[in-house]
Formats: sequence, structure tokens, C-alpha cells
Amino acid sequence: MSMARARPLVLDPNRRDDPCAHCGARAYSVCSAIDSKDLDRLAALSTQIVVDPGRSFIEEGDAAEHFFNVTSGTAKLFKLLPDGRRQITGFASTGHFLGLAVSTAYSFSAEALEPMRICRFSRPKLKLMLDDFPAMEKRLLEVASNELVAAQEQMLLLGRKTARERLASFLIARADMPSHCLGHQPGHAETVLLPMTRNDIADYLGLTIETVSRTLTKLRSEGLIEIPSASTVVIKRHAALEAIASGSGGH
Amino acid sequence: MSMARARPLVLDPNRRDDPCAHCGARAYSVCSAIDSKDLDRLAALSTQIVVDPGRSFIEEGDAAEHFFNVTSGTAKLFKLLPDGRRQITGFASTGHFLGLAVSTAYSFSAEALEPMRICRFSRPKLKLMLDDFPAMEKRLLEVASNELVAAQEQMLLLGRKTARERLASFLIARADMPSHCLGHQPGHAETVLLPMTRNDIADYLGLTIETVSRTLTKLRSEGLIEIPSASTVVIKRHAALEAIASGSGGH
DNA sequence: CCGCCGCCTTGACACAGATCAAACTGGTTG
DNA sequence: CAACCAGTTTGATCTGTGTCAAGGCGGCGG
Repeated sequence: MSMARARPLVLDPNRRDDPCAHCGARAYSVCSAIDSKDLDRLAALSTQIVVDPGRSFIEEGDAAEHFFNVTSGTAKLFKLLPDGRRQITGFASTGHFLGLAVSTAYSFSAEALEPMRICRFSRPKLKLMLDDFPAMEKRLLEVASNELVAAQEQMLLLGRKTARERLASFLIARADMPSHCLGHQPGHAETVLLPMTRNDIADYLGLTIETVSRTLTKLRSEGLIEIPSASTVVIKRHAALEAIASGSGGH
Repeated sequence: MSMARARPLVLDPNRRDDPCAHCGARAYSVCSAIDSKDLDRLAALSTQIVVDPGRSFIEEGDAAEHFFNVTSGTAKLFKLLPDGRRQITGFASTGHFLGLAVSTAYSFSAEALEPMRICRFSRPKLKLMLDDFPAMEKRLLEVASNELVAAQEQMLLLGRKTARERLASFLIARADMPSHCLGHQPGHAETVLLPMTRNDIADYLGLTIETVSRTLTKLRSEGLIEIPSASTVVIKRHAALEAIASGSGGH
């Protein structure tokens, strides 16, 4: 490839050189708090890893030795009960920071849905570095606060919304997702891509796969959405769907 | 009172002097990150407020102008749907820090269950002060991370546990609560006090009041708990209850 | 001390969503 | 291109929890 010849150093596999400079997630991630001139110090702490779909890279209960920063792709984060019941607590895509759990063990598992690139940091080393970069600590607090708000919203969904409202909320949330999470323009996307299976959606929304399927079929038959393929939903009536999602949609 | 004469300055109502020094929550709260010598600066930013039971002090959607630190008493934190369905996302008692929401508006409401004393800070002023005290920022991140873990556990409960498991989890969590949340010795308390109504428990666990009542009655009839009064539960078989809570309790 | 009122418990029944079962679909392999 | 397979859809039935309704209990004020 001609690009290989134009920038040989970058592609040289023996040189782990300046990964941040070419990181697509940098602008959206916690790293944005770090000055360009200090990036090499951050880069020195990081290891780039690749995770294939279906592969886990965090196992609930394991010693929490690393922080992770998703560079591309999507993962599902989940907790299990001993009999196999599963709750997906979120999906992590480009820019997402993982591993905030305070204790010494991870409190959830993470598995790739799509091919992923992840930037991995030694936990103790990054913690030390945080002392020198309060701006990054500030950014982490911001991120954690945002996740907390999202978690509370999800509790409302799981505790009090109907299946119909849960699906509507899920689709609206996906459609309103920041553009870098999947490369489309900002604002509502009317086409929503679902990299996860129906089973994952069910485990995220506290439902069964059959209820998810039936409810989507119903929304389609009412003209609110179209489903050109199992992993693609087109939102036809965004406002109506939003009304359902918020709990003021009737039925 | 003789104490009044011994320390007249403290009790002088016109002197808002050094509230932190006598704050019972200090050791457990984010303030523990602040050196004694800097406490006066923190105290200068704070206003002590008292909230009667049933009174709200945070209203979802209102401009987020303050941070709060619970000094004594307990509040319920909740979100509402337009038709009145309610999800309680947590209970905040002594030492709890509130108001982390990033956006400009609160994402939940808070209402006192018991008489409360709260330490209130101006949001922008405290944020400025954080720049000078990275230790406090670190502490806040710790707190937020802990809450995130708790929120994920609650999602598992709301999405995947049965009514029986939810009640068991709730009672176990209350029994294992840090001692400063209600003044008993550390470790399991076998006597659990419930300052909230059955309705609040129901809205916290994503159930109805009737199901909460019936399920508690059932646990009692099985000899796992006793219910000397509506607001007191005595755990008779902690291990068995824990097994149910974790999802490996049979039935 | 009595009566009221809010909260809690208990019972009978209904229903949203779970479970069990079977057929369909689209992509992949030999 | 046929057979397969994982994931999805659809159908029939069941059930845990919700809903509606009727007491019971305990604390507070008069």
C-alpha cells in the first residue's frame, strides 16, 4: 500500500509510537483533558489492544488491574446472577472510559460486540499520573457524573416503564447518540443501527427476546418505525416515539 | 444548659462559626479530604439548612445551583413519569453528597423522610474551590464511582430479580449499611430500621405496595425475618436471606 | 379515652409479559 | 445450490405481579 511507504514509522510494528496522535477517539474521550505536549507521557502508559467480537476483556470479579478507553467498536457491559440471568448495564463505544469501579475487583464484565480497538492503562500508574493532571481527574468526574445520570434514567426505565416504553426509549436514545459513537452527523438519526442481538436488547431492557421482537413488530405495524433488516431500524415518527418513551404516549 | 455556658460562642445564633468542626458527618463525607486548617474556607461557602419530613429540597428539572451534603437524617431521591409513576433511585443519609448532575438542571428530586440537617454549597463557588483542593476532587470521583457500582447493582435488581429476591437484597443492603448511616455498630445489624413507607420501598424496588407487603409477610412466615413493627425488621437467618438476595436461594 | 386518618395487610381477580414451542430468514459452508 | 445454523419472528398458553377492593392496626388530636 502506498500509505505504508508514506509513513513507515507509524506502521512499523516494532515501534509503539505516538498512538494518541492518530487516535480517532481522542477528542471525545478523557484524554482530551491532556495537553498535546503531555500526550507522550500518557501514551507511554498505554497498550493498544484488539478484541474480536464475542471476546471478553473484563470479567466481573477479576482483580481490577487496568483502565480501558474504547478507541473503536462497541462492547456490552453486564452483570450475571448465578443461574445465568443477565443484566446488561450499558454499551460502551468509541470514547467510552471503563474501569472506574473503586474496589479492587471489576463489578461487571465486558464483551466486544464488534471488532474493537482499546487503549489499556495500568491502573496504579494512571492513578499516579492523575496527581499531575487534575484536569484529567476533573474530566473523569464529569464522565462519572454523566454515567450516574444515565444509570438513574435506566433505573426509571427498568423499574417503571412498560415494554413498549422501554423499546421506544431505547430507540430514541440510540438515535440521539453523539455522532462519534457511530459515524453519522449530529442531531437525530432517523436510521438506527443495532450492533447487538435481540437477546442483548432484552437483557438491557429487562425483557425477554420474544417481548422485544413482538414489541418492535407492533411499533412497525403502527407505522412508527421500519425494520429493513434485523439490525437496522428507521424511525418514521420521531416525536410520537419520543412521547411513548417519556411515558406520555398513550396505550 | 451548662454546655451553653461552657461554649457560648458556638451557640450564639448570630455567629455562623465553624460548623464543620462540630459536624457529625465530616469523617464520612467528601469533606474528609480537606485539611482541618482549610476547613474554615469550606465552611465559609456553606449554609446549614434544616428540612422537615415530607419536604423537598431538590426538584427534578430545576436549575442546579447547589451541592448538598447530608449531615443528619435521610432523604429519598426519585424520578417521576408524567402520569405519576415514580422510581426511587436511592436513599441519602448522613455523609451522602448530592448534586453531582453535570447538566445545569437536577436530574432527580429529593425529599426528606426524617428531619434533616443539610450542608448546602453554591455550585459555582465550590467548583472554583475544587481547583485548589484536588484531594477533594479525588474524593468526589471516589464517591461517584461507588454510586455507579451501586447503580449497576440496582439495575440488575430491577431488570432481573424476582420480588422475593428484591426484598431480600433490600433488607441485606440495609443491614450491611455503614454504621454512621444509622448509629449502630459495624458489621451486620440483625435489626433493620426502615424510615421509609411501604410505598417508598415499592417505588425503590420497582414493585407495588401490595407485593412488598405480601412478600415480607411470606419471608416472615418462613422464619427468615420478624416484623415487630411496620418500620422494623429483624433478620433471623442472614445467610439464607443473602442466598435469596444473590439469586441462589431457590423457590 | 375515643374516633379519625394514614398506612399496612389480606383477598379475589386480571393482565402484561414470561415461557414453551415451532416455523422463518439470511448468511455461510461444503 | 443445498443443507445448516444462529438469530429472529410468531403463536399458544401460563404465571408473577399488578389492580381493585375491603378490612385491620396504630398513633395522634380533641
